[in-house]
Amino acid sequence: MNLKQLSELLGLSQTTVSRALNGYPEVNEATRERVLRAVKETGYRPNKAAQRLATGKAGSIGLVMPTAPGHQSDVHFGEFLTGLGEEAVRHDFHFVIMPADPDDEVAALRRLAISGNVDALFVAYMRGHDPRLAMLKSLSMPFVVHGRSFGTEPDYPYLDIDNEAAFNDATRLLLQLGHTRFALMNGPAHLDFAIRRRNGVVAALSERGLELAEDCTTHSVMSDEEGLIAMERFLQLPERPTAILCSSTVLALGAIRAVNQAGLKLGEDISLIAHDDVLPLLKPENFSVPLTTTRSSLRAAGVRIAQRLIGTVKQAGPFPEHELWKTELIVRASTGPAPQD
Amino acid sequence: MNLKQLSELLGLSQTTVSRALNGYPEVNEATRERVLRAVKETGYRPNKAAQRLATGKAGSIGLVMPTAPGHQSDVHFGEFLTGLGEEAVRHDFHFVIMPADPDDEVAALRRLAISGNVDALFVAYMRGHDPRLAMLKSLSMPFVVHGRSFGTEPDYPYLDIDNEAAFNDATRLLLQLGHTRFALMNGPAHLDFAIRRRNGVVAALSERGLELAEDCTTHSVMSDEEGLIAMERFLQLPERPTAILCSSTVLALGAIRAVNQAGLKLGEDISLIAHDDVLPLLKPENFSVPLTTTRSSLRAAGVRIAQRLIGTVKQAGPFPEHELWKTELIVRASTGPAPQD
DNA sequence: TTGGTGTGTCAAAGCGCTTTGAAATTTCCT
DNA sequence: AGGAAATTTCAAAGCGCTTTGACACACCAA
Repeated sequence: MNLKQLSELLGLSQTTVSRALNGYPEVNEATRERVLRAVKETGYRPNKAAQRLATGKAGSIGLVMPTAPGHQSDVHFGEFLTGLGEEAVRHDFHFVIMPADPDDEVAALRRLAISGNVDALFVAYMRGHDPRLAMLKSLSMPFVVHGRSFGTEPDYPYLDIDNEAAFNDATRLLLQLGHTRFALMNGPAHLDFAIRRRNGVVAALSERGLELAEDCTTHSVMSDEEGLIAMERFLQLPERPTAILCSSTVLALGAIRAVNQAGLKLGEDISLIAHDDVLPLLKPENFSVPLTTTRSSLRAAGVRIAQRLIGTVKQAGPFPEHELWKTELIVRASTGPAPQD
Repeated sequence: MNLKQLSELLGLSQTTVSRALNGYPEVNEATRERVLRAVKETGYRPNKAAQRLATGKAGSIGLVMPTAPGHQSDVHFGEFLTGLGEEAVRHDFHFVIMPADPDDEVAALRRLAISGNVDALFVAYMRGHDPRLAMLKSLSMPFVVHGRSFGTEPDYPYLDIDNEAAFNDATRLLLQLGHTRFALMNGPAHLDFAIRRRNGVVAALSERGLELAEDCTTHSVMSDEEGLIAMERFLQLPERPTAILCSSTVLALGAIRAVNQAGLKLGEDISLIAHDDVLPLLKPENFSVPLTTTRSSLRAAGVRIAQRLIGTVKQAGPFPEHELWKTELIVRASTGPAPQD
């Protein structure tokens, strides 16, 4: 069933039917009713491709999903997507997801944008000096970035959490508890959040004249295996750290396994603070020793970004260009006073 | 940059340029080269919406993502999507994801199909007597179902794992170990896999004249919280079960927490077998007591379904209509002989 | 009666692509 | 050299929708 058939069925022109459907004022209420009834009966739905071609809009948000044969699926991605979806469903928006090799992201994003089947773009996994920004700005298509790009002028719309403050606060807490030997288990070194979190830690430490040692910093994919490996390395250090900052509860999962295997007690021998994205599967309060965390819901960020994206497409703005969310520091049992040795 | 502009630039007609691009034989090699070079220089990309309108195809797979404000994100969904993506990226296919309230899935699927921006559909979270099947069959659009629909004639293309055999085997193993009091921690009762798994357990038990008690069966969303609650209930039973079958490692996560909190030993006081979808975050071998599991990779299923879907769209078939994968039963430390009491 | 003002409806153009059927050009054979 | 066959290119139609500009028609004031 297409517009032409529907209009013939009704004995009206395509124009009138289209206007009736799209809520234009210049159509008789009785006619509109009649059209709407026919739509319900026939189950007619406008062809989105045609609609898009005609209007340039079709109610869709585009995003790139990093993927590759060896590439591990990322719970953070799914959680964020759920947030986007929660908002999108309210506006009858859908997503166009372009899977792409992580090394090919800028090209993939470009293809997605000029493919002409999205109205707006969402971009994540930001890097320092991210090359996608220049491309995005040249595109004249609305976009919102999750995160920021360290080293780039922040003249683009973003939503980010205050990573630096989060890890600064966490470090301060551990300092107050008397810790002096710190380690940071971070995400991939080129990612923006990793850079900022590290800076937060370093700044807090340097206030007390302390430094973050090279061998007390790891950068890796955020999987539990990597957490385990990193922690095992820390524990073998001659002066082993007593305070661990951890960029994700996923890493913490592995890290804690290592702590247990070494026969150490979390919250006593080792204090640990992890960043909590509020993943349903990894509730910090459900760890055998509940985790002290910096918290910010990834899903909530997804909802908000969808709001801004959809709002911009629908011209329902204005929206703030920049949002920087504070994280909460929630103290549980994984942190305690520095052990006396 | 569009076709018209590009062809003017080259001094060729749109037809010739289009043919050159799409690999038609009736265009001079030299001309093709020239076109290709111009494409590279200008960065021209055909507008997908127009392409779809003209051809009816645009290289996309549609799927519905269940979502709602309270609805918990599902790691299984993300893992499967990763599999789909891994294959899709090889063929330059993308996804159109329509978020929808779980109660609205059939309507959402229908909208997605007739919206005219997907070439094929993927359907999951199958239920017994699933109402989507009739609709899909009436649609004349390729689709593949992940799972099956209990109680419906299997005259639709699917890929499924042999849930019944998996749980039958698992139950048999526990029977051999001398267990007589069984419990099943299952997924939502209306879902196909839950029905079949239950059947597998019941069949194995009845061979020994045993029954699966009503109060030893739970159906719930597969979250760790629900696992915890279910296990706590089991443990309070007057004749508490010693053998637990568990539909997911996610449920097992909570279940084991309950076992620990009760001061019981997994693999001694309680034996547990879980189904393992090979989620990167929940490796059975990384549990404090490594888990005996029935295993089948969700991601691999995603890859395979994407192959079939894309292959069908590209007419690169034929593909088997039905695939039923066997699961592996992998024995680790969470199962042991029934305790003598 | 004439002219102006809304209303409600329509035919036709256009979005950017593919594809059909025909025309122009080259190549091959006798 | 001359005509048939093969090769290369083209103009135009069509995919399903929105939107522009025009056209009837009724209504009221002058």
